[in-house]
Amino acid sequence: MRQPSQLGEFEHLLLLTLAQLKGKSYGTEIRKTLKQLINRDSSIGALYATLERMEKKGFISSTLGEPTAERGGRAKRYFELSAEGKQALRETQQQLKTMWQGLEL
Amino acid sequence: MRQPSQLGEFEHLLLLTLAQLKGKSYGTEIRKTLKQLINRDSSIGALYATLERMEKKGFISSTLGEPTAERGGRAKRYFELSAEGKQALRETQQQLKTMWQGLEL
DNA sequence: TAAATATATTTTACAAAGTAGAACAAATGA
DNA sequence: TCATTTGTTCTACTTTGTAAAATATATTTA
Repeated sequence: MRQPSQLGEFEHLLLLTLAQLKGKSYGTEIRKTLKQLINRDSSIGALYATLERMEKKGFISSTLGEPTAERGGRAKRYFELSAEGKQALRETQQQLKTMWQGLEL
Repeated sequence: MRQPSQLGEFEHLLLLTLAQLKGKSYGTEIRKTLKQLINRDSSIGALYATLERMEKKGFISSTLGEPTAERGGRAKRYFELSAEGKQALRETQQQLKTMWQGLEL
């Protein structure tokens, strides 16, 4: 069985994106940020599916915002890192640090 | 579509293990090393399946050794990081470095 | 030398994560 | 009201991750 802190590749990147965005942020913004930071493309479907799975695991939480007064200003769903999510990031980071120890590639 | 350098979580760890082991190494040894380094358990099936997939992608290569003169000394299959595998590791590392930039968790 | 035992890999089957695109929802502007 | 815009949800499928059983092949021992 997979341990609770084990993050999939895309899960890992999304959590880091949320960390970078600090506070709350929503789908399109998250997607754009990931693209800007490391040029990683992601479909909207992939994004939400992964966010949903991580919410179920408790790594993030989401809240529905208010509609805004702009064209197409539909209510946004804001996502936020949870304490468990931060912990998972720290553990993953620590593991990778160990695995890289002494390597020169 | 997934880019060539994109590594799954377990793929990533296995490539790093091969890098740590330097030179050639075989299944059981790889498994033991991963356990020692970061206490990560993996079934033999998971290990070989992932190694095989990565060989197909060109991240590693494998060669069959000679049987050894010890009880149960069946011929071992040795795995080795390829140039493409090293490159994938470097790119992944660089991406994560960027994603972590400025974060304090 | 046949059976037991040890080391190692391969096969099989399934669960979880990753992915894309269409469908849907809800707002404003014309 | 209908076209347009921004945003989320649904659907279908591929790839990765996983465990356990089956198989292979060597030595030791009865």
